[in-house]
Amino acid sequence: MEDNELLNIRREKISDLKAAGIDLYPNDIKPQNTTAEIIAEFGNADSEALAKLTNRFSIAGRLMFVRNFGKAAFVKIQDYKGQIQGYIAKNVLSTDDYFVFKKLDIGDIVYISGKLFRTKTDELTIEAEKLILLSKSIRPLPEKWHGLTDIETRYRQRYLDLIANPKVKEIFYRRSRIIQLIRQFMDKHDFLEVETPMMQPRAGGAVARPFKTHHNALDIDLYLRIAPELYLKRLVTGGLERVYEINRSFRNEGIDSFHNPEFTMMEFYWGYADYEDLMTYTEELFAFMAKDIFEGLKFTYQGTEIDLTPPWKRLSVKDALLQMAGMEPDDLTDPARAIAFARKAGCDVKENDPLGKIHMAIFDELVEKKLIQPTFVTDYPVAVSPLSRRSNTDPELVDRFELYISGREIANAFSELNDPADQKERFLQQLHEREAGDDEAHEMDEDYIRTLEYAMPPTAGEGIGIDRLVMLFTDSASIRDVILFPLLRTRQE
RNA sequence: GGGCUGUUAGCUCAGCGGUAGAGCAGUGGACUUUUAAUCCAUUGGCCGGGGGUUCAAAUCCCCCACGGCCCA
Repeated sequence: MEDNELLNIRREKISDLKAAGIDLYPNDIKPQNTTAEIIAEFGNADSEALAKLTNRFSIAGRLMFVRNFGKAAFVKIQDYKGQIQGYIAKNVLSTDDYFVFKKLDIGDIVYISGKLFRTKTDELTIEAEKLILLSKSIRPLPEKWHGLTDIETRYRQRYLDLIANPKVKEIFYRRSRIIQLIRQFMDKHDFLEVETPMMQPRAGGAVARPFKTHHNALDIDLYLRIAPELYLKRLVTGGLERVYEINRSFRNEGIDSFHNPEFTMMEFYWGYADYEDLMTYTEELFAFMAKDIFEGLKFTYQGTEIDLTPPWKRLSVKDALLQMAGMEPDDLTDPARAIAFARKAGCDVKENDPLGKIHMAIFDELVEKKLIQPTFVTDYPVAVSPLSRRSNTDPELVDRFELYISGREIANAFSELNDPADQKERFLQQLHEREAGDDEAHEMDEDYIRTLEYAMPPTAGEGIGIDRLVMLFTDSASIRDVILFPLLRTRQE
């Protein structure tokens, strides 16, 4: 047991309470009200109105403040969605309850019930006629004024962060609201929510390094999915023409302000739609969410105003490179010049890389961060899009877009490649690149090709990074601020 | 992986070669309408871990652990 003075003092209080026959952890006490409810109903009621109330109110929550005045005290109790003040007077409480009160510590979970009134300074307050300890804390909470600011402790002990920093709760309430709104929107458009495997024999549907695991009974290696894409398209082939999934994917990559190894994506597939339809649909979806959350289409992210008013700017990859990366037309088409330009820009490209791959390396390096207002980047090279349908006008391009907001990729969408012969060729090309040293290249997936051989309707699909979306809508600088338990290195105790 | 930076009381932070500090919280006392309540008194430390340099290290150097920011 930890030898700490503060802990020992609290252990003594526990002994005193036990000696007096007090149950430290009762579970048969049910509060009849919440602080949010009481504030919503009586937040504006004046003293006379409150005095006329004959009913009693009861709440339970964490004791956050105590201001003691000898024979009376003010306390603050915090529950699920708010705080309310309690007034503790020695001559109102029973002797037993007052004894318990004197043994309370900040951080304890308590129940009080009594009448509502307003103090001299006009604060809505419950005058406690009954006080019950519901759960005794032994460890002291972070300080009331500065709260908890140590970033590491905030993530490792998120519960302390949630107790001490009210804004953190707000972020996660909003995260939940955003996901709720997406579901509403998808349901309204007749999409079916599904769940597909997270453990897959082959990690496909994206270009990334997977986590590997093993199933003992079957004695097979499995991979944590890097995307649900290929399974969702199997469902479209099966006749579930509008499906979506909101769930975790896993990528075995570095960690920074925009990447957590496990992250949440929404992917949806829409039969008989194309990527142009998805651009409009995405604009509508974002407007739907923003209207609920911001009551408008404009919001501020990290000091910059973002305007979601449609239609959003559309820009081809090539135009972006010409306009925003400073490339000349010859730099785009001449492989030697493209490689030289890329290297000068600091990109790590190989001599035999396809031209499209070099274009995207330059795009990532020089253009991406400049796309602040919502922008659909279109006309992606086929070399970096093994699952997208070729453009009817240029077979080297695909019908795909990525959505950029505030310099970050938020969504990726395309008309799906449903020609099994072409899909096989694309996989073979990816294999070729894998052999050339790209260990992120897509693997051959014969079973998926077989799926396409049964004919998949013309379909468009999109993936939206939920964590990044929540970052935008909560003005959060780090992905770790919108994930309750971000991955950290384990600490040996 | 590289550069910079942080780790001191429960929390928030000072101290940067010469006896370990403050505010808050805690403890004891006064106080029945406070809003970071106030007043008096007071407890609390392996200065992240290990190794050096020095008469002397929280402070300087090296290694390690765990974070943060930037870059790849």
